[in-house]
Amino acid sequence: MAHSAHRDALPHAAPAAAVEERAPFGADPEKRRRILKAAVRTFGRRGFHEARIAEIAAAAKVAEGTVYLYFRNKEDLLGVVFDESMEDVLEKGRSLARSKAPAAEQLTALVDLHLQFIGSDRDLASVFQIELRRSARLVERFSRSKLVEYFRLLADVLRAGIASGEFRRNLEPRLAVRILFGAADEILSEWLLSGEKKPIADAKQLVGTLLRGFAAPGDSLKVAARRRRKPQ
Amino acid sequence: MAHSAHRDALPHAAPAAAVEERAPFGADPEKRRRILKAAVRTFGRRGFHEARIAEIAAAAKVAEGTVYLYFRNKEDLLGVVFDESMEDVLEKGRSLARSKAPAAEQLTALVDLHLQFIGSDRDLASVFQIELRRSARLVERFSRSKLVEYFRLLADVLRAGIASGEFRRNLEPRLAVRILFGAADEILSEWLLSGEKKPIADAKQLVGTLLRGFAAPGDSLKVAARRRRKPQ
Amino acid sequence: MAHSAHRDALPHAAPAAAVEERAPFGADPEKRRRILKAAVRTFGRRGFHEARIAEIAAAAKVAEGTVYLYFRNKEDLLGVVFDESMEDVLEKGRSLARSKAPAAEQLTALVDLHLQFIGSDRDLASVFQIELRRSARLVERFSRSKLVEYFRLLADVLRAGIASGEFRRNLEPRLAVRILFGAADEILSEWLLSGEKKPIADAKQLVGTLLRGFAAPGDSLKVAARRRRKPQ
Amino acid sequence: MAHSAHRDALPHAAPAAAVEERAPFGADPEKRRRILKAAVRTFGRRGFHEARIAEIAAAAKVAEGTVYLYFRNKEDLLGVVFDESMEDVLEKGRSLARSKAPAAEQLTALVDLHLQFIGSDRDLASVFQIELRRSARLVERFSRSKLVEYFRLLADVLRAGIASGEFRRNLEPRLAVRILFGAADEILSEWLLSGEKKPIADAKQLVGTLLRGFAAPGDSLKVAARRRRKPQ
DNA sequence: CATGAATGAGGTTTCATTCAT
DNA sequence: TATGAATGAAACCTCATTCAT
Repeated sequence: MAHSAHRDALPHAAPAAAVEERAPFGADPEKRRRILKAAVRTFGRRGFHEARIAEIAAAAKVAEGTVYLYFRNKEDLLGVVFDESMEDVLEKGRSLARSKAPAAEQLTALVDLHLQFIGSDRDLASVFQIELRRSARLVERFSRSKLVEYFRLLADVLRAGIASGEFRRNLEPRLAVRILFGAADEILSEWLLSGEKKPIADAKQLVGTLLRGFAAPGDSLKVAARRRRKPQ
Repeated sequence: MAHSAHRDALPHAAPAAAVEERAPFGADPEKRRRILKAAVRTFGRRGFHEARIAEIAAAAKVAEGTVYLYFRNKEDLLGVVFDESMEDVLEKGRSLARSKAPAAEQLTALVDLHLQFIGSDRDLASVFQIELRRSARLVERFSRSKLVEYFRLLADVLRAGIASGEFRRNLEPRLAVRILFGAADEILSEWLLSGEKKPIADAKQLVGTLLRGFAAPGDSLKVAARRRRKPQ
Repeated sequence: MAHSAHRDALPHAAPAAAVEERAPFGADPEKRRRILKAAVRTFGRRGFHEARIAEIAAAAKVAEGTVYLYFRNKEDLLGVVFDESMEDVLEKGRSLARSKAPAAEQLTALVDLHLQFIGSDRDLASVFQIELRRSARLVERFSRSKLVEYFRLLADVLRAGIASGEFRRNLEPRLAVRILFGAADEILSEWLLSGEKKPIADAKQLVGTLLRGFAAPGDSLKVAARRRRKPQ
Repeated sequence: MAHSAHRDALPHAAPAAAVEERAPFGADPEKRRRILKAAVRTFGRRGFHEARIAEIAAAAKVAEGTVYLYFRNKEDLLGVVFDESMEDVLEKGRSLARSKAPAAEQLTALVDLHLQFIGSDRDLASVFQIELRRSARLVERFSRSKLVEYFRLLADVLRAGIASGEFRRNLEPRLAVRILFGAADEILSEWLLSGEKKPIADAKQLVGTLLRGFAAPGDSLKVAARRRRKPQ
């Protein structure tokens, strides 16, 4: 999951439509899928810039021109990969967030979703962790709403947990969202780049650590509090 | 601080040598600085791919060819920006880590260094948070060792904190490092892309939250622990 | 009427056959007409190169493939526009030339035909005055014979006028044909490109001026004649 | 000489500057000339659309990129050919028009300039008679002012001739200009496309015919006049 | 050391045309 | 006969890099 996607005041025409690929009437959905799959593979392995449309087309066993029947251009292809993947993830995320489970469990489930989604496919991971961060314009156009919705899911769970007394009263949900996302994102990047078989931690470990905190019980916070009063 | 973009099996030349710019004997260090500064500005505003060597040269008031007297190529220029910035940061980081202050304070200081460094210059932030994540080869060659050292600084502080009883015995330092770095990184990305004046949290807030944890005192962990035993 | 664009030694297939569109037996003549009309409109407004077959097909309310049932290719479509328009014009021109009217009147009528034909429709004018001059191969194949016949009509009238004593004995018919055609053509181009409502002269004015000549009675010719004897 | 170039209300930014090629400081004028010459040759023989920049570059013995150092793009290259050729012609035309010779002689000299200029080089002729008429935009940008000035030279001579009594009082100069230009233009097109060695007429013959008129002395005008009164 | 003119590789995208239905 | 999805060829131009001065 790309994290970028902010930049408040860029005008964008038809947000949804702009994202939509150019699908000919009666389009062959199987062909479309083949192209998307080939794109993930190729973008993931070669990187967006090094990926050649000719290569994607060949991998999808279609002519080069056919790619442009289904997608506006190369960037659009990347955008659609993001968009549809995110939609799948969000679909699952929404239903997880609808469950009545304790907040901690919901958080774990959402983070697990994140880690599983990216962590299950190195090519896709490469697209999400590397390629998608390249282009502000791209991110602007494609990832805004989907990612924001994912953040909102996390924030809602956090707020519910605070309200139910499961989480600290003075926990700042927006900051906590960034911590959760940033930590998971970093774990995935590390996994991707290290070449290890599995990420350094799973959702339970990560969320567990975040809930419990780093400090030894009854200790660090007081120290920190004490120090804070002293001038630098 | 960018970290990403290693691809599994990219061959990379002699890391140290590759990092070294082509500095003619007696090169004008002032000119070199001007070029680097122009590069940060240009990469930051235009992005690496859109940045033109001609533009950087013009901004630095040197001829295009001169850039190549000081730097191997465009990618090298980006790499040197990273490398020298990181070296500055590491220098400070090392001295912070040498202090005898409590671990929590050291952590806060290191995170503060991270946030201040990136958060003080949008152009530089853009280079670190966006441009540097683009090129597998680049990061492979340039960022590995410096970034690893930064991670080691964090890890050392964490281990010291665990040893001193300041942090939980069962805290996993490698995971904690990723959490710290990932959260700070995400906060910076959010700040960069949102266009807000300041990041949503400073080092104290971030580290405070991480040390204390999300869960309400005496609550969530038990809940989480209990649930964990039940099959899904 | 376009005339140009022959290149010296272009091989050209069977001129007649090449001109013939691929008309399937029982083809719908109404559909054919719609396509031709759409072609004039589109070629005229967009230019040949910018005109898209898809656009012409859409304007004619047929499928793209259907265009190729009636016409060999895009160039053929342009050629047929020329050819059939010229045939209409020639039909009228032949009957004008068969009349027993004085040569001056016949000339005027023919020039009027030229000006009215092109001057009545800016799209058609654009095709004839601009687009048709573009393609050597095209004009080579399509326009030669029709245009030559038009020139012959003019030449016949001129010769008849000379024979009848209406025109100067030493008038060179071939030159006069080119003058008549070139002047009318230029007037039409000027009209087309100027955006004016009407051409700067009608057939009567043009032919009148050409018949009468520029020189003041009894003057310039002597001057010109005198000068001519001197060596350069 | 292209005849088109009208269209009143198209906005164009810096008319002169837009025409100007991109000349690097210290540009090699010899190289520039070689490229222009190669362009005339290639455009003339292949046509603008079929001409490949690679071909022009090879003919000029420069790298492809070098073409773009001297000229903005392919169209600009064509425009500069027109512009500089016209400037040469205009230079001569202006001095011819400054002479105190009789109007008929001046006209002949100007038409001769036109015929000699285009008629001396089939490649150049092809560019002027065919390629330059293709693109309204091109003509719009490049030929407007130069061609208009040429027309003005002709018009000035005509007006002077009328004033001096050399030409008919009621001669319409604007129409006469178009006749002169159109006739010469047509003669050149015919020559170009026919493959004949020389144009069908030289300036003296053409201007002589136009001054004297087609009609037999004392005849045709009366006839025409008489007929004109009768209803069609 | 510095210059900047010259080089030339490289790839997306369009769109005329085809052909299976 | 009609369709329109699929094809795939084709070339301009940019710009990082070099090298003669």
